[in-house]
Amino acid sequence: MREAKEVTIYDIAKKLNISPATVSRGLAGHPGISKKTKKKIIDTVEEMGYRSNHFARNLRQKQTHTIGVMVHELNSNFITSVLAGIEKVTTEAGYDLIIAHSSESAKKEAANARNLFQKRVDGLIASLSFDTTDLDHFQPFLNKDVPVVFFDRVEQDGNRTVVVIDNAKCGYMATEHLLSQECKRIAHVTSSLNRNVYAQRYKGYRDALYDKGLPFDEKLLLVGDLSEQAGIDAANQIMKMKPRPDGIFCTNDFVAAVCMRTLKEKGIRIPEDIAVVGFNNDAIGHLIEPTLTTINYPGIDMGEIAARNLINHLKGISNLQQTNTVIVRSELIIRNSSVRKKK
Amino acid sequence: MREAKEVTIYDIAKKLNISPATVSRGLAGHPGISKKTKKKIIDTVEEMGYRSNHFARNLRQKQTHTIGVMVHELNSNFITSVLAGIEKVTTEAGYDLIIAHSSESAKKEAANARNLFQKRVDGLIASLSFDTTDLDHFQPFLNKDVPVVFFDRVEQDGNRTVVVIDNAKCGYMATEHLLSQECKRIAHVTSSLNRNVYAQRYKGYRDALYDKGLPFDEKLLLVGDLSEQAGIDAANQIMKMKPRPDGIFCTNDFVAAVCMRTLKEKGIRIPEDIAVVGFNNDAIGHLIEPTLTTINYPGIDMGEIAARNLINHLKGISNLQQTNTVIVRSELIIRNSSVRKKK
DNA sequence: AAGATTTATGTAATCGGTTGCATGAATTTT
DNA sequence: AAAATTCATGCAACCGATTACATAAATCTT
Repeated sequence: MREAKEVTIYDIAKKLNISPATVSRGLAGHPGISKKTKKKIIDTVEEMGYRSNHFARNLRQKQTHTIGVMVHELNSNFITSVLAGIEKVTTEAGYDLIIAHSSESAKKEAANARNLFQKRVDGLIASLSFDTTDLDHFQPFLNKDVPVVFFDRVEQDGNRTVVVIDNAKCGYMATEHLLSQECKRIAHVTSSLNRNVYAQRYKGYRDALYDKGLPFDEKLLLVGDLSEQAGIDAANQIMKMKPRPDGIFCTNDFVAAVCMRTLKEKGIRIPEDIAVVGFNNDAIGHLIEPTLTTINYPGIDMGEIAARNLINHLKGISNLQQTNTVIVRSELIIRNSSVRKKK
Repeated sequence: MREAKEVTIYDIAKKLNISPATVSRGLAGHPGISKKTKKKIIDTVEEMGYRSNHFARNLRQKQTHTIGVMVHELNSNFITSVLAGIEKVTTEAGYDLIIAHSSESAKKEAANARNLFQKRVDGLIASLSFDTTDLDHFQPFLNKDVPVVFFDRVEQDGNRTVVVIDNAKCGYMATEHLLSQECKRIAHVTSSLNRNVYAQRYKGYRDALYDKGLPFDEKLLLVGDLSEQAGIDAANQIMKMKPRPDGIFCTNDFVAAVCMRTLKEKGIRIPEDIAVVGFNNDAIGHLIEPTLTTINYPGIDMGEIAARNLINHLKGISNLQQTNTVIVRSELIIRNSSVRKKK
């Protein structure tokens, strides 16, 4: 058993006294190979424990049947849902996946891009890392006509295929909800406004304020990275503000949780003193106290849609040039961290 | 730019009027290629935008320079730390990674194994899924002498290379700590005792009880999967017990958090009425209230060690047959969910 | 300076499938 | 029954890098 030489189609061919070409065709389900021969081939393949050599195949066909996925992190509910969605669609279509994560570093993201390019993935699905500013590292793919679909964190220059939620609307909904709970001064804890998702949510926040006739106060905008420290810092800043805010719209559940914990330590009651809304609907949201109002981000759907678009393009069914932007539905989930009005 | 034909070493060779063999050697840093030629080659490679073809290389060399990683899930702190550790070591050594996750399903795990086998990874690092009972799907790797290192969830039949923590000791520490906080009836919320990690922790729990002269009560052992529902069920069962337990040792932070939330909803005070210890040191542990005492599981170290062992074996520096079991240090982190005695 | 050794490079086979073209046999058409 | 068509399979080139072996040039030895 051990140390066995690899079985090739030549071995199969020799055993059956037919040509390797026939074996190859038989295995590929080529029409015009007789049923009898086909059966003999398959039986012998089974018997000899043959496994096809991807490299020979890819070398000849110049296709890898592999799709690359680039994400910023793996440890959120949202991302793993997206991956599940992508996986479902690609597996059905007979494609393999290579998943690369950048740990939120633009440098690592560029390295991953080089690597996947080197591996010659047939297509790419990507969400940008936190500090990615330019998209140069995707240029090689475009130069070689390798299709790329972006999701979630994208660069919305209108020239690429992207799958997103309506972040502005979500920001609006979150803010509007806080306003409906009689919040008058709503802090916005978010991340770099260079990143589309945060810029859009911010826009929604401002629009909601505007529509209610409330002024926007720049001091209420707290920008940080998405670390635990960022949440603590935000809470400390909020404590120092006079008058103190009575609502927080935070664009990340984890940071919202850290923020809430820190505020509670300082004696703030949530939602009575400050109402809080997060974003993403991560598992953490209903384990903390009070449970966190948040925006549900349909990861599975986004993954499925991104993957389906890519694969349809690869199979020539549709063309990515035409479908520029897909917007996936999302919704506000109201829990205890924000409800101050009794019915 | 676009539609450009792929550049090969033949193109480079033609341009420089040398042979493809020289180009190949120059690129591989072969000694005995003059510095001048080497420089010319590298310059031309740069200029023409050559990228090497992995498939041709792998086909010829019968090596993929790729390591497969199989994990049960991606969404825990622990697993992402392990991945980070593996990544660090393998990248340094010039190996690529393919990460496959089984979503805790033995069936998917077997499919992943087939896939990675098909892809001919040079080595494998794996943690078993929840309901994996036999290791048949790893047999093909062993038959072909592809080295496999298991970590965390393993089958400890003494015949494989495994990287683990001392789960029994951790279970002992956790239980002992609860006992030191004057707990008299400690429930043990865990998962299938067929899985080594849970079996060992259970053993530690029982040993600690025994050493303190306390009886073991079978009714206090609550086995479930690791879902949210399992946590709720466990809490409900604990509420029904008479006399009610005054301590819980839960082998998973997430389930511990769910349990705590459910108990609190029913008016139980933690740690006064019931003290709780979790396992893993996930981020959630210091966001919930009270913060969770837990066992720190050094993911990065485990990943690094597993990867280093595998790579040393691949490079012929060491032999996996010899290093059977590596035990990584771990420790108890005491937070508020378990501290009842004031100093 | 002739022979021995080292250095730098070339030649050609090889890895294992895939596929355009060719061919002979079987079947259908007229 | 001869001609036309279809069917099943074979031949051989090809994908692009690697490498054992060969060879020519340069350097060293005595």
